[in-house]
Amino acid sequence: MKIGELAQVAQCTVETIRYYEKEALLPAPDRTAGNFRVYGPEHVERLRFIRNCRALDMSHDEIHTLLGLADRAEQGCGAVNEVFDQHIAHVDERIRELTHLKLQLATLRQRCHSEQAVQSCGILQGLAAMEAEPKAERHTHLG
Amino acid sequence: MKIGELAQVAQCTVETIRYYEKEALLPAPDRTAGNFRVYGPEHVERLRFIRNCRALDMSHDEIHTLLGLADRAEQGCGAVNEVFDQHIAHVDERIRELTHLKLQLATLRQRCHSEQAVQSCGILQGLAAMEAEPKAERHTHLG
DNA sequence: ACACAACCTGAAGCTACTATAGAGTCAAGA
DNA sequence: TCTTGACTCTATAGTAGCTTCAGGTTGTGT
Repeated sequence: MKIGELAQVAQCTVETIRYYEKEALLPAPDRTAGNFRVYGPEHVERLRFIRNCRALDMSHDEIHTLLGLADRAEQGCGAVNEVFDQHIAHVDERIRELTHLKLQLATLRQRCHSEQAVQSCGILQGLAAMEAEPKAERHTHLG
Repeated sequence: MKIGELAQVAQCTVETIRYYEKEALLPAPDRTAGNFRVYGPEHVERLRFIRNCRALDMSHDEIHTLLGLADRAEQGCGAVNEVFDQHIAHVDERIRELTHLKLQLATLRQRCHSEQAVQSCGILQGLAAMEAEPKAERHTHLG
C-alpha cells in the first residue's frame, strides 16, 4: 500500500508518517520505480503500535525504547514494564501539578465575582501580588 | 536596575527577560550610554505579573490579552474574568484527559505482572492491539 | 492529451524558552 | 594605566512533535 492508504488505516496524516520515518520510529520502506513509498503489513503493525503509544502520551524517546525492547525477542519484558511504570509516574505527576494549579486558580477566581473597575478587580490584584513558588523541577515530559 | 538584577528579583533568567521583550510582553526599556537595558519599578511590577501568570500555566496569548485589558483602566474587568475562566477550563480539561489516560495505562499495566518473554508480555500485546480512540480536539494549550 | 489527485523533498512555523558564540562594557585591583 | 573578570549585547540554533507550505513529479481517469 502507498502512504495515503497507510495514513487512513492508522488514523494519522501522511506527514506524520514521513516524520516518523525521519525520526527512525518507522523503518524506511521500499520504493516504487516512481519513488513512491510502499508499505506492507509489518509497517501497519508498527505504526499502530506507535500511534497507540502516542495516544497514551508517551514521548518518542519512550516509544523508541519500547520498540527496541520489543524487537529483542530473546530478552524478558522486565525492562518494558519499567518504561511503562515510569510513564505512569509521569502522568501521575502531571495530574498532581495540575490539581495544585486548579486550587490556586479557584482561590484567585473567588476574589472577583462581579464586573468592576479593573483597578479593584481582585483577580488582577492577585496576579500582581502573588508570590510564585519557585517551580519544582519537572520529572515528566508532559506539558 | 540592570537586567541581571531584575532577573534575580523576578526569579527568572536574563534570557527569559530579553525573550519577553522580543515578544512584546515587556516594554523595551531605556538604555545606558553603553547600550545596557535599564529597568524601573514599573518593569518589576509587570514582569512579576507575567511570571505569576506563567506559574499558573497561562499561555503568552492569554497573558497578552490580560495585560491589554488591565492597561485599559476605563473598562470593567468582565473580560478579565472571562479569560480567567477559560484558562480554568483549560486546566480542567487537561486534568480530565490525563485521568482518562491513567485509567487506560493502569488497565494495560495489569496485563503483565512478571518478567516474561516479550512475545507473551501483556503490555506489549495490548499496545499492539489497542484500538486508539480518535483523539478529541484539544481545547487547551496545556500539553 | 490533459486535468487532477496523490506523491515527493526541503524548509519554515508553532510554544516558551534555553544555550551557544563572539563581541562589547564596566568596576575593581595591581 | 593596565588587566582581569563579571556582566551585558546581538544573533542564531536547538528543544518536541508535529503541521504547513512551496515547488516539483508521478499516476490515473476520460
